[in-house]
Amino acid sequence: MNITDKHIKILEEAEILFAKNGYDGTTVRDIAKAANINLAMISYYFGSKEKLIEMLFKQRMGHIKLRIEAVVNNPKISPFNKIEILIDQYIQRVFEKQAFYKIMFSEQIQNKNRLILNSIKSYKNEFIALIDEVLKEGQKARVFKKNIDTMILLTTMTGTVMQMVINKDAYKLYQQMDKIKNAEYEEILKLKLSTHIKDLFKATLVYEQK
Amino acid sequence: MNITDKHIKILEEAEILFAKNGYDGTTVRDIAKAANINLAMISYYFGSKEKLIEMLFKQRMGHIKLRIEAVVNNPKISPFNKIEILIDQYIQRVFEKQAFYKIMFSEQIQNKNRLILNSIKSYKNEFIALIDEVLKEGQKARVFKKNIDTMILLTTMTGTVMQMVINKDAYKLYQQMDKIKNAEYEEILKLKLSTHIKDLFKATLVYEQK
DNA sequence: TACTTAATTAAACATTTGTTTAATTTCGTA
DNA sequence: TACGAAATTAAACAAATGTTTAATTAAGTA
Repeated sequence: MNITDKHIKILEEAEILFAKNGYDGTTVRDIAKAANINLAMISYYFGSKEKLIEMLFKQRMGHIKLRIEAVVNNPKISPFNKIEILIDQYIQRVFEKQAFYKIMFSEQIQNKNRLILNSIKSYKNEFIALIDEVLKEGQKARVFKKNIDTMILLTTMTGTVMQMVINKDAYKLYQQMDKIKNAEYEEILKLKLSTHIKDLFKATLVYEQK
Repeated sequence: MNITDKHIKILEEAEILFAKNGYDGTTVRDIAKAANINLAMISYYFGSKEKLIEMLFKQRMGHIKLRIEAVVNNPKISPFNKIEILIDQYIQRVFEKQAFYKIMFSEQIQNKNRLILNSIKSYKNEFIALIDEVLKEGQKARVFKKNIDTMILLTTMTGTVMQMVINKDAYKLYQQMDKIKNAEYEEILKLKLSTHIKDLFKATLVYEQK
């Protein structure tokens, strides 16, 4: 099947609605209306509502994988820098694709659609393998500690960022930044998260300087 | 309205179903079937499906608040220990009430029901105020650093724990603990999270020993 | 016991849901 | 231009949804 502009438009609108209302909370009619097309076109294009969300995952996951690989396969970057770049990239990506990451999270909680779960699983495994590789480099160079639990570290990163995305309005208030424009605030937030998570990683990974 | 055993039974079953299938993914008929009562009883008891989930929040939130306050208002515990106890308590609670915390998370993502969101918000604010108080004690005693961002620290804790709960099956495989019984595995996992998060907090809170 | 209130039931209700149908329009191309 | 395939439409479909109704049963009380 050829993917046309109309496919993309539908996927985009569906993504926003799924993030906002959940999969079950979004009707095919909602999507059709948002994408400004006839209701029947969604079945015509994607076959079903479920196939639509699966297509959404296939699309978005593909893009994400490419971006990660580009960093890790770059021999010019040092292990330590790779970690930092991967953290920044991750934060950037989640903020850029907030809607999609919300859907991802909901799907993981619901633990239902095998196809989607496998897609998320393979994404995570790839991520872990990548970090493991970088860590090994760093351990060989005696920059990183031995016996590091990669997954718990990643869990901290993804969990913190996701929680912050969900909670960012409350955090804005807490930081008394109510008056700052949202776009600007998000930049500050990303920076804040970046330093914070890097600090956490450093504390876990690097030998203490005594 | 008097809360009877039947109310409790319905709330318990609804909690499990909401966590598994989401609010929209759970039908009133599902709940009635699980609680082994007639469909009409749910409207009769709670008024509506929405009022039911609101009642669920009211119930569960009440319990949680009591438990937190018990720790913080105890003058016998040192600030540092209070932080550690609050971390352990939080982990314990999330694992014990996984279903409810999943619902909480989904509700925050959906960002829809004002009543529920406010309930979560006030819970969080209480948590922050508590930790802030403990931190101040610790800063006065020169055990903790100045200028600590309480909320980002809490975000790390809640995010990490939640992410782990969602991801625990994958982590079990990653740790090659497939053969361990689930109850036992959860104990190990809680301990692991406890040390991990305490380490992170220490790195952020405590002056480095040089 | 007799009577009132509360609890419980099966059936019905009006909407909403995802999907399909059959008719119509649009578009590429021979 | 004329033809056939693809795209688009409004309407219809059956199934599922939250809620209500009206009838029946159980429980409490004077």
